[in-house]
Amino acid sequence: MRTTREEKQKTSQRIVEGAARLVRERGIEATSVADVMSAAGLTHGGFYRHFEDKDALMVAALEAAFAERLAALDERFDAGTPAEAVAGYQAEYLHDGHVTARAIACPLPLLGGDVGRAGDTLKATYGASVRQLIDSLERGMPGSPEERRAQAVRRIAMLVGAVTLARASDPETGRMILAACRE
Amino acid sequence: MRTTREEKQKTSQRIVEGAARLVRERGIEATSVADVMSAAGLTHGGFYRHFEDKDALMVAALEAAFAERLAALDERFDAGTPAEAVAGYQAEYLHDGHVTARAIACPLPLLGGDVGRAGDTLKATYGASVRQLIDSLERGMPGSPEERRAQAVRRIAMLVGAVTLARASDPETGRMILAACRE
DNA sequence: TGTACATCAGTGAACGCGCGTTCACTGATGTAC
DNA sequence: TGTACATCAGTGAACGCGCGTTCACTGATGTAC
Repeated sequence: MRTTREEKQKTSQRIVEGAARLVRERGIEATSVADVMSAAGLTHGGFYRHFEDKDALMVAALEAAFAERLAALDERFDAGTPAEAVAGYQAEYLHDGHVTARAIACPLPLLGGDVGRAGDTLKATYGASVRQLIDSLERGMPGSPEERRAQAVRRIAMLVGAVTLARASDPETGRMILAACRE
Repeated sequence: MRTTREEKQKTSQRIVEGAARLVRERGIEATSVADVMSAAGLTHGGFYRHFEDKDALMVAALEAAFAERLAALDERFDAGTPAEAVAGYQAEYLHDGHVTARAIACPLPLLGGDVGRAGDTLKATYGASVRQLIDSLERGMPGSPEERRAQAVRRIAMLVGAVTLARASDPETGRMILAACRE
């Protein structure tokens, strides 16, 4: 039953990608190792040939989910002016599609609460993701260099807060929140 | 072992108050009925004399946690000008003490993710809380009536986002986020 | 007001279930010669 | 290049555990007369 090194690596990738989707849909606690493995077409026993424990998988899943999002933002920066990139990112972020499609949405609002209660490793990964997003977004903010950084942080905070509130509210309240934050 | 109607009501209150603390510290899934009952000095079996199920308790706990916070905000409005009330609320919200003391902190960032994955009843309760907070805060915002409402929503979104991000990040990143949002 | 009975708050054992993790096993891959 | 052996990816049963919920039971409270 042993497989190639190459195949093993692909399997690891499949596990992480499935976990990155499932954890965004269900949260950390409700994402079981067995479900992740079965999403990758495997049985649960083999999990520990790929990861030390569930926590290590969650770190990899958060990194993968965030990398996806950051790549999409980088494409916006390549395609237009920095200001356009930020405006487009914000519009998509506050759009109903992003709020609804949790499996492929930004992990910051989806997992913020969960990671806040988790261990230092996961928090370090989350914090590093936030810093990367700040570094990207500040390129498209107006003002002096120091102002831009603080403005990027406040912008991200508003986006994350708006989506968090909209998802946790009844649909009508949710739509009202998103509309108000679109300006 | 039957107790007075009056005592039963006090017991219910004690259960809800304990649940309101525990759920903010641990999240919905990690808050067990047995732990809540034992925090109230009871055993788990009696829980169903007070609540239909765990979900009903969570609704009551979210309402209680939010009522606490709204009462504190109302006191600020009674004590000074509306603008001062909002400024004081925001300063306390972004202060390290509020970020750390989860058991008595604002439930919106703490439970946003959890409620986003929960049922309609819990979402309706959460949405009603958000609307109450908007109604309170907009009294202290500048600008025309319509502008004030949208501004209150954006302000709340930024506060909730900032605290969510700060809690889920490593301490250094967390402090940086809070500092940037304090302006 | 007193009495007899019904109600029910609270207890603690028990239920079925899903969880993370471990383990003996398999057979194909990797490696040493 | 070919062969013999070691490694290990993946399987599926099993582990101990905690979960939400149910239930028979208790004895004090509530109620009907």
